[in-house]
Amino acid sequence: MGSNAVGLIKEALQHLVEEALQRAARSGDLVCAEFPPVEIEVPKNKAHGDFATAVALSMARSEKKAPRLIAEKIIAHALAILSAPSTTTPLRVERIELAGPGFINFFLHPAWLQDQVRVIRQADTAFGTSDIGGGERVQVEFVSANPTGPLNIVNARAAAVGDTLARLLAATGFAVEREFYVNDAGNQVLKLGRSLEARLRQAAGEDCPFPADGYPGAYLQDVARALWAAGVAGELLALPEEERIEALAQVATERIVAEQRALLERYGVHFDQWYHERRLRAEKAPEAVLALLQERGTTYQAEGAIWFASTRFGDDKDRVLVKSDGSYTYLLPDIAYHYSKLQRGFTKLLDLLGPDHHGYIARLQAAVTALGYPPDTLEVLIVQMVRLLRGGEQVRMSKRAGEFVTMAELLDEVGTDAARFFFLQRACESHLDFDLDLAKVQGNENPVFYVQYAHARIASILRQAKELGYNLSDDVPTASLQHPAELALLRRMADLPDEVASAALAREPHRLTYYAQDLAALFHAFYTECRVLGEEAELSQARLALTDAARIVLRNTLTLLGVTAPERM
RNA sequence: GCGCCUGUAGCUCAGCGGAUAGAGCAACGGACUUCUAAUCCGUUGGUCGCAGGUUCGAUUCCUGCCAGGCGCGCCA
Repeated sequence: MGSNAVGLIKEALQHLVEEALQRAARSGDLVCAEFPPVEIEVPKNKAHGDFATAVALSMARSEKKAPRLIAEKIIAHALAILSAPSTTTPLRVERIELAGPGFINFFLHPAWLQDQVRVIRQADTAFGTSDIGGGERVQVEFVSANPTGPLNIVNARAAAVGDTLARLLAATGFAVEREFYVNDAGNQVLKLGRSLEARLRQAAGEDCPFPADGYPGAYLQDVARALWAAGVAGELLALPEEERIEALAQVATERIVAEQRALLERYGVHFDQWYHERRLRAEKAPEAVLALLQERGTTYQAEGAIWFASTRFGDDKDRVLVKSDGSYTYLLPDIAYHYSKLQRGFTKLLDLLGPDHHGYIARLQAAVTALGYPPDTLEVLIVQMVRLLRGGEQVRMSKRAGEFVTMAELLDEVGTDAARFFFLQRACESHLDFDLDLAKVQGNENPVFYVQYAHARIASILRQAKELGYNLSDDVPTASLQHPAELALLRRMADLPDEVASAALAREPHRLTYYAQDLAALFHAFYTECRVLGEEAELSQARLALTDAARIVLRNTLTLLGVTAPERM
């Protein structure tokens, strides 16, 4: 049995049922005009077996028979297959039950679970990984905050979601790169330059008005002070107007981006690529992609502007690419940017965008299609808003006044582990309430502490086992693991490869936090029910090996979440 | 007006078309001479927003409505 036991068993049971269906058809027990897809599921209720299928229910209509009757036939043939001496299957089916309206429930010998201890300890850091991605090159672009100010709370959420999504994809065998797109060209950056100029002059004591459309946040005053301190401010201010604004804008964005990068690193998020719009413009990428779109006959002129006929590719409105005054809309460089991703060889592009960009999805996908790539090449995930709660009250964030809780402030207050875990507790398209008080609680009502505490408890047992002279070999007999708490824990541990794969493919990293809490709860229950050290030798050995395997599964899960797995708490 | 997200226990939320809808918190009641009680066990708690439709079967898919949040540009 390989390291994805659950997947393999599902597959084996599926083959078993399919074979049974074929035999039933041959023997005339069933008509089987068409074979329905056999889906093997894991019942929520333990009494319903280890695995189950509802295939008999879905056949009721075409068979014109009661589902229970159909299930009976399938079970009879499946049992015949299993008892045939020639059968070669990894399955050790203890019994098959007919239940409810026609469910077929499979009960397996616990050996497959007991065996997981060895499998997990052998795979170690690789447990949970798979190669279903086949090395496909995937790019995840996320955060991509404007270089005009500090990162905010939603950026922090996007960073957690994007990074864990990337970790999940890497764990499932995709070749993943993380990319941050820096919008360091265009109007907003010039506004930033003018804002910085005002702050520089103000810092020097000049009575300089602040631009009405500028960026009022205090962070620019910090930048201004730093530039005076570094002795470069005077030089910059002496430049001629256009050059000066341009240079100040560049200095400001570079500083801000550097701070963003440092903060994200502190948060455990490392981007492989920081792609600058400035570079895109310098390489004339917008012009090139415009020419390409024109060449492909997907543009037209109207009202003095150049339009992209995006409605031909599923958008609900055509979009302007070049305004009547000859300047570009933001869409054109954005298309150029996505074209650059495609030219760099990525075959799957994942963009995490804010809710204010949802209107962008259709036009970007239209552009990718117009450029000749499959429509599903670009997938966009919308990361919804975050409300901060303190003392049960919403913390108001006003961007206009330049007062908003920044990502840095959040990390200072609750730390990386709690922040990442909390952000990953909700589906990214759901609005999220972040309870600052709860995130700081050092107790079981705080889920991140609950999970980490399980890991610390495990580490404590393993430490003491070592002190007591327990020697844990690589292959410990585990047939003595029979207690319901042991088997329930093992069952959930065995799920990790499936959980990782399905979370990656569904782009739903939040599933992992639920898995982590489940796992922790099952370990705590095991800890309460079963003593590890000081039992009869073989049992203690088996439980110690189980504890070690639980450590691996918990640690691997926390690693995917980007949350630390503490040895002590 | 149009579009997007959300509506499930007192609160915050899970729930690949399947069986008696789950978890955490909160509330209440229990469990420490034993590996961390930062834990565990139990109890209470539901018209799955409303109404139709598809289906053998719908919290899940479709349509309409209601409610809350967000957005709409030849801005970025």
